[in-house]
Amino acid sequence: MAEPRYQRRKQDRPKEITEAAFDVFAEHGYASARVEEVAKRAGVSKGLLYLYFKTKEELFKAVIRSVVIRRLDALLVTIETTELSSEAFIRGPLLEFMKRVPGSPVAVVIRLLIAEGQRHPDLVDYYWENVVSKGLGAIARCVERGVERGEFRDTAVTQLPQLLVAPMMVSMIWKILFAKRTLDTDKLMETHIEMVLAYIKL
Amino acid sequence: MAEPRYQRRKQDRPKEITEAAFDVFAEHGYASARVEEVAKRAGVSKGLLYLYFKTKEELFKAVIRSVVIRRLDALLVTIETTELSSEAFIRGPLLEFMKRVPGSPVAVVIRLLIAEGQRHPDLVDYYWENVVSKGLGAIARCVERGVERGEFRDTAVTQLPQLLVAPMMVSMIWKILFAKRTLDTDKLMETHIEMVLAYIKL
DNA sequence: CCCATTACTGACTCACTGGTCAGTTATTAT
DNA sequence: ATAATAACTGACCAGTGAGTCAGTAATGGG
Repeated sequence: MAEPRYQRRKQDRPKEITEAAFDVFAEHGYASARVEEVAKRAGVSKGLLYLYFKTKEELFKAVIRSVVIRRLDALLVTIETTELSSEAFIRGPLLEFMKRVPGSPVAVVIRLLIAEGQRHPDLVDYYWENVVSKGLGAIARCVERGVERGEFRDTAVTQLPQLLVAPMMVSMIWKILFAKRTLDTDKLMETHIEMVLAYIKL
Repeated sequence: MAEPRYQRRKQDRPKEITEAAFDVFAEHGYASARVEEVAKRAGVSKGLLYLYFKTKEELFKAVIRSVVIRRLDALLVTIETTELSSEAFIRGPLLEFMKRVPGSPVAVVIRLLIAEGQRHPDLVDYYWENVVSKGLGAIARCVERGVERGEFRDTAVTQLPQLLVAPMMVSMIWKILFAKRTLDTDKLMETHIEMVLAYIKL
């Protein structure tokens, strides 16, 4: 009785393939990633992969989307439903969230987008609508609420979300490029938030 | 009298080739860039290109180096020799410099490094030593001088350089990815510097 | 048990590109 | 002028990898 050469597992394949693809793209970038290697790591033949994804590019897009999906949601919900003051929220959940990003799959996605974005505009649009715009919007609302409640000065600038997020971006890039040079990225973000709050508090 | 098919211009070739290569790498990234196209844009045959650069990778490194070389120097000299107070220096020349970066070739280089850095560690080291380390060091010295002179609090954090530079990084990435969504990057940096100064001034 | 269905395989094709090299032409020295 | 030199060309090669497809085998229904 020989073992069956394979099992048919239509339901699981897409996820298995995109997960393998994520690793391969993360290691090699888009252009240098080999579809054959993705197939191998997913434990699947190249032919089958092409049954689920029409082209390499479509696979790439699926990978990006799969990482993005619902990763922000927890934070967004918390922002909308929290009982905390805006200051406490920024100091607490928001800071915690930002600390986690540079070491998460999101960092890989952002790296891939920076590298390949120009040739995949629809992917950038997708990322914009589902991550950047939502995220910045939520932070903006949090700040506005702070102004309404009299926590913050109403001069609080419109670009505050981008400002708040800036050291997170630096931390991400630092980790990607200069992993071997130490930098206390958590402290960086803490200090920065301290500064911003001092600046906008009444 | 036919025109000569070509001129021998040994002196100029490397520069012509690296400039063409910069454009091509900027458009396509490393892996998707075609050496043939670089040659064509430089007005040169592929064979000649390979006389000046042994491999595509060496060409890439030459491009990165050619952009980096001496681009910081003007700023560094100014930092060391300026008569300005630290605050005035940060508000003036440093801010001006940072405003220019996101639209300059340096932004392209950083994009390429983020994309390809992992596979070219020596290039990252080179960039670290010649740009990042020097730049952050100079800013650090400027801040220290401010502390010595009694302009700034001496709690002025060690990560201040990275903090100062953060909105410049955000502006860069924004321009690369979201060119069509407007963002007043100059204002972003101005506000940020305002905040930082308010935080560290005595 | 047998047949229909379809998930799955992997050998193959073909376009493409990094890199080479034999030969050509501009330039310089004599 | 002529020969020697070296800058330069472009056709070519060999390796590679995206995408295909004819065939195989697992599964499920009758």
